[in-house]
Amino acid sequence: MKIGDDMPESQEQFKNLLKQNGLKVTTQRVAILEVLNSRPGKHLTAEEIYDYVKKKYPDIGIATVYRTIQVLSDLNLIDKLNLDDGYVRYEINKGNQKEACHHHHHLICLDCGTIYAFQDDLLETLEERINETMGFQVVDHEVKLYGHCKKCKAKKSMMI
Amino acid sequence: MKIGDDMPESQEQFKNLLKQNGLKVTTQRVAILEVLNSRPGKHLTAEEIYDYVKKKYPDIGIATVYRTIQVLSDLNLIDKLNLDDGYVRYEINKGNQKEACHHHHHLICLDCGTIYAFQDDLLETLEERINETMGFQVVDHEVKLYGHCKKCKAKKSMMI
DNA sequence: AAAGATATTGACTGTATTTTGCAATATATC
DNA sequence: GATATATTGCAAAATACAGTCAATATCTTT
Repeated sequence: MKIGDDMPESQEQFKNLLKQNGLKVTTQRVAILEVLNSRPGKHLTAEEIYDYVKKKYPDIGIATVYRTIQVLSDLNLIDKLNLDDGYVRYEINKGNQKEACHHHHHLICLDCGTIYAFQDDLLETLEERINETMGFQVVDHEVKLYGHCKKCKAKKSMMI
Repeated sequence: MKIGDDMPESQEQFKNLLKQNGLKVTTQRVAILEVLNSRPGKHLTAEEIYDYVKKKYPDIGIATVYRTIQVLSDLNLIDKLNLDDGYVRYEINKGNQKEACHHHHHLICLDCGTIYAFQDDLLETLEERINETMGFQVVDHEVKLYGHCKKCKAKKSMMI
């Protein structure tokens, strides 16, 4: 077992989570979670997940992938990201928080398409302010910032 | 002409904008922009825009609506909003800014579905910080905050 | 460990939004 | 007003995703 490999314990947690919710532990569900879990920070489409899982379980159907994504999303194990490219993307939610503390902050480079994640507490300040001024209680958010990343800016300046 | 009715001049601007980009001024395009322009803050789906325009121009096709939306979006006259409810929504971009100052901030009530818009300069602070720490230059953003609005919170407390 | 109850799967079909090909038509230019 | 070209409207296709249902795998109970 490699050092830092937290799969077995998180897999156990996953199995328990399924059972606690009256859901069955199937090889397909475990396989799909593994695909997502082994690619933290990656934003996979249903089709991409399907392709990866197929390598191990060629008989799996795409419908199962969609259904499992729904299950994983309901259990808050994965986060949804919509980049408006016609695909909904998913990534593992390592935090495994219950509620009120999701952090999907994404920097999307308009030049190379790279997606950077970032953490920030400024949003919390903003959310508090919204609660105070408008009486709106924020429980989740999706923040997408579009722009030009460091690398692409460097490339551009070299081209001049 | 009603006071405060800025349609004629913005319509002229629109026509010029089309011409400047080698596009033709058609009744359909003007009609679709009018629908969006007369409903600021509303988040209309393509189907809804289609229905409104149809009242004046019953012969218009849905394909034209989709194509015009694309044109208007390219010209930065309208903003896209995806609420993950299966529809992509559009609203007029009154600012008509060139770049680097779009403001799509939306509060989405998970209970009643109402969408509230808000303006905030805290995002700008955040964006500056991102630029300084990560070298990522933000030029646009989409911020969606999900939660419970004042009205729905009041209703809930009454039900207890 | 075997059997029964039930959730889940996979193939297929269905749904709904959005896109595209093309002939007809409207717009801008001379 | 005639010509060139962009645009429209219709129909059909493409696409992501959801629903149906018999077959199958999983969990529980003996």
